[in-house]
Order: sequence, then C-alpha cells, then structure tokens
Amino acid sequence: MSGAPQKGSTLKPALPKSDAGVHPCAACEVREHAVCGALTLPELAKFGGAMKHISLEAGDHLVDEGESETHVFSVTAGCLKCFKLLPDGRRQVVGFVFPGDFLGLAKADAYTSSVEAVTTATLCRMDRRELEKMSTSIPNLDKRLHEMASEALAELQGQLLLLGRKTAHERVATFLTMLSRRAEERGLPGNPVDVPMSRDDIGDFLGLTTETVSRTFSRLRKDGLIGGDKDRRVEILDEDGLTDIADGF
Amino acid sequence: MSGAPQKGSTLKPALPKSDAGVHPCAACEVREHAVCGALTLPELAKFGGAMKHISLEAGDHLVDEGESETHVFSVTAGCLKCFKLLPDGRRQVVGFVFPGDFLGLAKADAYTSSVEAVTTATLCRMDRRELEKMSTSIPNLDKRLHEMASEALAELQGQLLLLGRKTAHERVATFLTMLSRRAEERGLPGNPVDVPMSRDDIGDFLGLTTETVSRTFSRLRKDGLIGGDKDRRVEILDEDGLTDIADGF
DNA sequence: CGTCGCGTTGATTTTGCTCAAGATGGGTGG
DNA sequence: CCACCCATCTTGAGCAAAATCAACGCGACG
Repeated sequence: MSGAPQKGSTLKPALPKSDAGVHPCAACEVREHAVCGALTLPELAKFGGAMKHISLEAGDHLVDEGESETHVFSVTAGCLKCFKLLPDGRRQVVGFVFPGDFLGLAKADAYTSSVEAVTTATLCRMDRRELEKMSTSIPNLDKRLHEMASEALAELQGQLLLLGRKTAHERVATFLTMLSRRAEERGLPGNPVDVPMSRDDIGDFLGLTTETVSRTFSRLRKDGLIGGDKDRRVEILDEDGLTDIADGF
Repeated sequence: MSGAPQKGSTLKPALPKSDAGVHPCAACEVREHAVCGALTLPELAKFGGAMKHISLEAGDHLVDEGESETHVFSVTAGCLKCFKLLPDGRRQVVGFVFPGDFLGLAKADAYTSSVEAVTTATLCRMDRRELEKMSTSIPNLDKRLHEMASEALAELQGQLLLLGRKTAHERVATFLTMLSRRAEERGLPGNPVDVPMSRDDIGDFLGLTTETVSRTFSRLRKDGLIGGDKDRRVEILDEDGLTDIADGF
C-alpha cells in the first residue's frame, strides 16, 4: 500500500455550520453520497473516529486480489479501478470507484479484486473488524451498507449484459452515459463528462482492446453524437441518440 | 406468475427428529443451505410462517424485469434462470439459481432481471415487506442475507472476468467447474455433473451462441477432458485439466 | 410415422483483435 | 523557451475467433 496514511479527518477546513464542532466528518463534502450520509451526528462522530485518511497518486496500488481483507475504504476524492487478472495478464476492470463509493461491500476473507488509483485520490480507511462491530451497533450503517450492496448487484448485472451481449459501439455509448449519470449523482455536471481513465482502462472495463475503444470514440465523434477535442473530457452532443445506442435500440 | 401457490410447507413429510413439531420448515432438506439455515428454531417458525410454497414447470415464468418487486423467493428444488433482455431480443442470463439460493438479495423497487424456471421447481415465497420487517427483528436473518449478497457480488465479479476476457473454451470449462462446485456445496455429487439447462441458456449465460457452446463441448469431449453421452449429464474426466483451462492457464 | 425441439456439424461472414506505423501532447532537461 | 521524449491515442491492414446461415441427426411425443 502506497500513499502516506495521515492522521486528521477533513479534506478542507470545516465550515462554520450547525454541524460543526461535533466531528470534522460533519463537514465532509461527499458525506451525503457516502456510507456516512446515513448516520446521525453522534453516530458519525463514532464512525469517523475510527477512520484514517489516506491518499494515493495515480497508479498507486491500494490492495491486491486474494490478500487478506483487513480494511474497508470510502472514497473521498479521485477515481480508482478494481480489477481481476488472468495468469497471462489479461485484465478485467470490474468497476471504477468515485467519491462516495465504498470498497468492501462484499465481506469476504480476501479481496475479490485488486484496486489501483486512476487519478490522485483520497480515501478514508477503517479496519474491517471495526466496521463489523459498528455495523451491529449502528443499524443505520448496516442498512446503508446493504443498500449500497444492492445497488452494486444491480449495476453488475447490467455490466454482464454489456459484456455478454452488447456490441463495441453499444458498450462505449453505455459507458459514457453511465459516467455522465454517476457524475450527476454526485452533484457534478453530467455534460461535458469527465473521463479520468485511459483508453486501456476503458477497454479492460468494456471487454475491448484499446484500439477498438479508440476507433469507437472516433466513430461516435464523426457521427456527431459526442464532441470535445480533449481525450479526457467528452461533450455529449446527442444525449438521446447516445442513450438509444447504449440501450440497444 | 404461473404455478399454483400451495398452502403447506414441506416437500417431504417431516421426519421424526428433535426438530420436528416446531415448524415443518425444520425438516426442510435444503434448510442448511438456504437463508433459513441461519435461524434458530423459534425464528424459523416465525420466518416459515410467512412463507408460501409455490411450484413451477419448466418454462414457467416467475417475475419480469422492471415489475414492482413485491416478493422474494427461496428456491427449494429445481433450477431457474435470471436474465435481462435487449429490445431486439438479445438475452443475457445473469445467473442460474439452485436449491438454497435466494431471489431478492438486491432490494430494489423493481426486479432487476426476469426469472424463469429451467426445470420443474419449487420455491418459498414471501412478501418483500414481510422480509424487511423480519430482517430488522431477526439479526441472524439480516446477517445471512448480507453474507449471501456478498457471495453474489464476488460471483458476479468472476462472471465479468469470464465475459470480458475469457475465450469460448475457457468459458465453457469455467461453467462446468462452477456447476460441479455448486452441486457439491449443496451436498450433491460434483461429478458426473448435472447440466439441467439447454445449450441456448448456457450460451446466453456465457455470452456465446448455441453453436459455439455445442462445438466447445464437442472439443472438450474429443480432447478427453469430459465424457458422458447424455447432453444433460457431463462426466469430468480430467478435473485438473478442466480447471486449468477455466483459470486461463 | 411424422413433427418438433434440441443438439451437432459444416461453410461463410463479420466483428473486433493483432500487428504495425504514425500523430499528439504533456513533461523534462538543456 | 524550445526541443526532445515518452506515454497515450489514433489509424490502417490483415487476421482469427466466434457469429451467422444452413443442413442434418436424433429422440420425445402426439
């Protein structure tokens, strides 16, 4: 694990709110979108007290598939990728995680995928046993975790449909609409959409090669569905058209 | 929903056990593998009391993707498939469910996939609200559901790797080893392995066509990895070889 | 005995992969 | 400040794995 674990709990100085003074977590800007959003202020203080902040640089490695699952994480900034590998190096990105997302929903003995930072990122880290204790004493927390796991299950089923049955064109369209939707869920603009990951990572997420991803972007651009001259920032020009392609119409 | 809902709770007459007399569910032969396995006898009586038995014939349709999620189910016998459809009819089977498996782990407003019986099947059905009430009052139940959801998440991630990065050959090998493993988990022989679903269903699960599945079975048979002359019963002749192919070696 | 659903096999096509060669652009050092 | 460098991205040409299209075998069932 790289990235220096730091003591301290806020990314930005706590703003003077009615919340302030209880626990610095109260001022966390992603709180509402994270597990933490389900907690009352006293619960939050207890929960936040068991968290440590860590930060990673792009490419830094957080956990390895198969290693003992000692910690869980809540992402506060940046983007990370979760992936599985085959012996010959073939890679499948099983998910990208963004601020508010939780790592460790599937309680298992070992991590079910490796996790690596796509961009500079910050996370809160908690001991897995600690989480389990808290989860039994804080019903709200348990409920929220269950809820997040449910969303993850639904999301994964959609990804199965994508990988099993959609064309390259449909996959990329789905990917862009998904990124846009998720940005909006976090209160960010969904258009133009920020694409922090490389073509390689996108390919490994969509079950395609870099080249096919690149060609598909080019085609979507030529067809006037997307615009933007920068690789990592895509303007959606025809949202309905893109959604139709994504949904297989 | 087809299949006549029946009152009554056991598939077989309760055997005279120390368990007997509390609730017929105590004698259910899949109890240990199902959600129910986590419950004490009084809890089981309460839980089982809210269940209704239903049975389906092969091809019968249990729920539709998108329709309001009013019920949850626990499979007691047979095999069912969960699938998603694209507008043009392309289909992705997101999972096969066997006795002991639970339908409704992902609490959502609407079913995230359609479910249809692959073989004659029996299930226990419970109102979703009922389950939620019970789940708050029976911590064991809640814990078990969470646990099952975790397993499902891990399973789905493996399926993403399969669909995104494995060859047809590897997919079919993975499928057979998975069926075998799951049969053993239920206390059944893992070899020869029972393959209750059609080549079509297998194809829609593995992201392949019927023809490719069929050819791949033929090749595995020719290569001496599997045997058995019947379509729906496969003998694994070289378990290590099959596992190696499945794992990408 | 004929039909129908399912599985197998063969011939051909196609989508996306592989291999290869440039373009682009951000970062670094002179 | 500019030139170079290296990552990343793009584009092209040929190829291969699996899809499609088509025919046929076989057992179940009426």
